[in-house]
Amino acid sequence: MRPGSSHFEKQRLDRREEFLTCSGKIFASKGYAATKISDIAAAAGVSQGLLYRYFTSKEGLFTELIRGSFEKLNQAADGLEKLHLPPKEKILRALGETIASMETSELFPNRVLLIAQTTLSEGIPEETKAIIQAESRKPYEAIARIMEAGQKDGSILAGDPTEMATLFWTTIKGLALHRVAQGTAFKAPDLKLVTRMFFAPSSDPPATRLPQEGGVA
Amino acid sequence: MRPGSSHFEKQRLDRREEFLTCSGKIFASKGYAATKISDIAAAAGVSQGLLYRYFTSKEGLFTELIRGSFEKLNQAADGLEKLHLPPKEKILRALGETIASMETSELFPNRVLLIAQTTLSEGIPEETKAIIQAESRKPYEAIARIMEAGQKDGSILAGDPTEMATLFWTTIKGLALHRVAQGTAFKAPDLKLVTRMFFAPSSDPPATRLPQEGGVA
DNA sequence: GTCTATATCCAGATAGAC
DNA sequence: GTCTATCTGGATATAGAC
Repeated sequence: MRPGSSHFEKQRLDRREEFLTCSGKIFASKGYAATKISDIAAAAGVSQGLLYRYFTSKEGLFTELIRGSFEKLNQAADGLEKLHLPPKEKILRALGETIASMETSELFPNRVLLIAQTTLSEGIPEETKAIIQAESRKPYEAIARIMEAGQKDGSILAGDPTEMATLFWTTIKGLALHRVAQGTAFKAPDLKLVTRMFFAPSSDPPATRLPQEGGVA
Repeated sequence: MRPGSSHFEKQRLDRREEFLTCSGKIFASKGYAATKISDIAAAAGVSQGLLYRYFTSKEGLFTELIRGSFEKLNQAADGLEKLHLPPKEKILRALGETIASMETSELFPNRVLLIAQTTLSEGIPEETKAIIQAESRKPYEAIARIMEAGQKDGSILAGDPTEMATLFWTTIKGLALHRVAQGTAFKAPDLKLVTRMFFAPSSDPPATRLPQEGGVA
């Protein structure tokens, strides 16, 4: 039986994924350096030695986690752009789902924070920095294009699209920070309060809340 | 000569302050755990052993830094509240100064980020957590009171004042995150884009940019 | 008052038992 | 396939020299 495609190989990959998810929560709140391999092992309910059977090192584990997080975030941004909706609705949906998902799950805020923390931290592996360098602009650019399209059809307020994309993401990052800090005590702000920054006040946003995994991600 | 009030004592305190400022930059970008005493020493241009003549431990140094940062932030929030200005002008000035200060200096974003990072991180000393527990709500409450006052006189848009204060701070935190990540490449967003979230669109905010140290802080 | 050298401890990583 | 025991490096903290 070839190892690359066997039934057992899939089990092994699932296990890896499980460890990665586990570690994501911890890395997001503690940061790379403060997170011990033993913390991850304890959260996953296994011995710390076992993790080295699945990952080459702490650095390798982290790099893989970051790579996967960016992939999912970029996919989400791509998917959003390709939706057959007017630009304003895209922004509205992205913000609405993101905010809604923050109350129910930590998954998305963890991912955003992980990326945010990693983007600024200098105490992280070199390989991770390279990934950031390559990937971190894409979500900004996707949102900027949507903003620009919305300005053309008049549904989104005037302003430099790049700056508005920055505001979009800094708002989400700020909220993610708040979410993780507050834990379950977090109460999401009203969507209307947030969207005022981008939309003309005349058009009242309808209650667009789709039940889905993790916001734009 | 009494040691508590001598001329030399002041010199020593200045030196401490210098070390604290130095360490603040590093702690803010790397986080507590990833920051080595030797990093701080190198940045200050002294040997690492010397720091232990000024602070009992890494933990003690950090705790003092956090305490001071909260003190300054709370003072700034208090000062803002006490200004003889209409509520809207207070918010406008706080945001304006903050955004302006971000372009010129890292001092304020570092302080905000330091607090933000510390608020969520679980990999920090116990004593620091206690300070956070006691102090972290004050800036939110101060802004919430200003928001409420502004709603009464009609200059600030309707919405739960607590949520609006949260948005105020999450916006600042998000921008601080962005600022530190971008470094000198950071370009502050136009003030008007941000204030749309809080103010009625009719009243055009005047260009209020006061030259001062560090934003609301 | 500051630096250099050293002790101690802890976390990452490995090896070997079951 | 997983766990326990161990090696090793590096960071905190101390002690002693100048």
